[in-house]
Amino acid sequence: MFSLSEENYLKAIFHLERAYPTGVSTNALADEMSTKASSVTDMIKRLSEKKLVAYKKYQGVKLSKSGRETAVEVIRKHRLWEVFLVDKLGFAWDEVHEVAEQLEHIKSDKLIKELDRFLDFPKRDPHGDPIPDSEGNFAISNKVLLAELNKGESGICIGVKDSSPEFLQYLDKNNIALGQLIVILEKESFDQSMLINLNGSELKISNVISSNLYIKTS
Amino acid sequence: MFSLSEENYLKAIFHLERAYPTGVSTNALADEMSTKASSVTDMIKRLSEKKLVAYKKYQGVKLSKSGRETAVEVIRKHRLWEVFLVDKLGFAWDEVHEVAEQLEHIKSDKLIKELDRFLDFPKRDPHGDPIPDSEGNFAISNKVLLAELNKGESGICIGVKDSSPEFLQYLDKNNIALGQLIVILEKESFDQSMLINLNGSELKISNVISSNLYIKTS
DNA sequence: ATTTATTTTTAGACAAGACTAAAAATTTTA
DNA sequence: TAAAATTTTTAGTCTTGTCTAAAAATAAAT
Repeated sequence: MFSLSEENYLKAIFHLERAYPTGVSTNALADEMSTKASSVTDMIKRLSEKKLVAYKKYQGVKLSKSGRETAVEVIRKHRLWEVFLVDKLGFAWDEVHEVAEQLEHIKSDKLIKELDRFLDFPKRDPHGDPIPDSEGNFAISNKVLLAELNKGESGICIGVKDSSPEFLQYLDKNNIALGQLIVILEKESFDQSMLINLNGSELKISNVISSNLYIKTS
Repeated sequence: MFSLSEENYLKAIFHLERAYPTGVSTNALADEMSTKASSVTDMIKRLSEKKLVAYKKYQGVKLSKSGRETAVEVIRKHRLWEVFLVDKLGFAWDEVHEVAEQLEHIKSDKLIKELDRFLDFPKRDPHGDPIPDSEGNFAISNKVLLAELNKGESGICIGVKDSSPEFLQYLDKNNIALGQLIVILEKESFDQSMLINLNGSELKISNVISSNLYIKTS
């Protein structure tokens, strides 16, 4: 059984490994955890002694098999709780993160098994991120950023890159929701802004927006 | 906002105040918290500095107004989560305590407000204990121990004093459940054992059992 | 290939919360 | 009421997780 801090570090390393496949740097981790590099070094040493990460001085850190399993389990719990908060308790999708950050550390195999069943084995959380199953397998999908598509292409909105309340509220205001079909009507080559079709209505969006929306192309 | 340890101490003091109305002793608290008297003294000093308890050396400890409010809020959360686990996730009433001990420390006003609504504002937890409302008011009831009743008297089972899995499983095995009418057919003056009527069937129970069952007399 | 800048680690300190051992206060017993 | 037993507090230490300041290693720049 691991501490709350250990679990949070493992989760952060997991998320950063995509951007740093050769090893997550101390500073990147300090930044992600909003702490100091020296604190990170301390914690990495502890995680390394527990065989949760592979660590060589000045070389960054990588998750071990058991470290990755633990991280994925925490992410599974986080996303299941987010579904609970939105589907059952009526939270908006920009209100769930902080609470799920706490709930993800509750320890009970039965709890998470029964919660999963109660929610009818959801595959994605309210932001469109895939929920690992009890074996730790992620649903993979050919998702791309909306910004990578061109005029005439289309796809289903399946997630957000930035999940800040500000961005999520912008999406709500403009009726952009998960599951929605987006068709690119125009793409301005100068600033990459787009004119898109959403359920019949048209919307002009900047590159900042399209760079934070994940799309599943058919 | 208080730490997990602080909340647990406040809760323990609250529960012990009924048995020690003049002040909860350091040893009683150490026993309840499964810790050492010296650790209790340390913590009491911290709680006292934060004005959560009134404390005089060698005189035991009492909750202040804000300390009692915090304790009641934690108890409210604990009992609401127990209802959730039993009613929504299918836990048995002897499986909920450990998980609720963790869930009771999640901090989110909206969460507990929406959970309460989702559960349809329950008044009692699965063990029959009253759930404080959002103002901290307990439903009071004229509950007595079954052992205090005599031949011919009757009442509704509304709670247990001992909530160990062993006792709860004994009750399940003998079909004694919350809400059930219990009529005392015989009471043996020698050992206080009883013959009771439960929904038509008769059952012989010892004083150990009757001393751990709460009854609401009409 | 040195100097400069950046990143990372070490060293030492701190707070929370717990522990052991011993001292002080209180209560009980004779 | 003095001795014995119990309860409670103090003193000092430990672990976890954090910090600052300084040293060491690596990377970048002249």
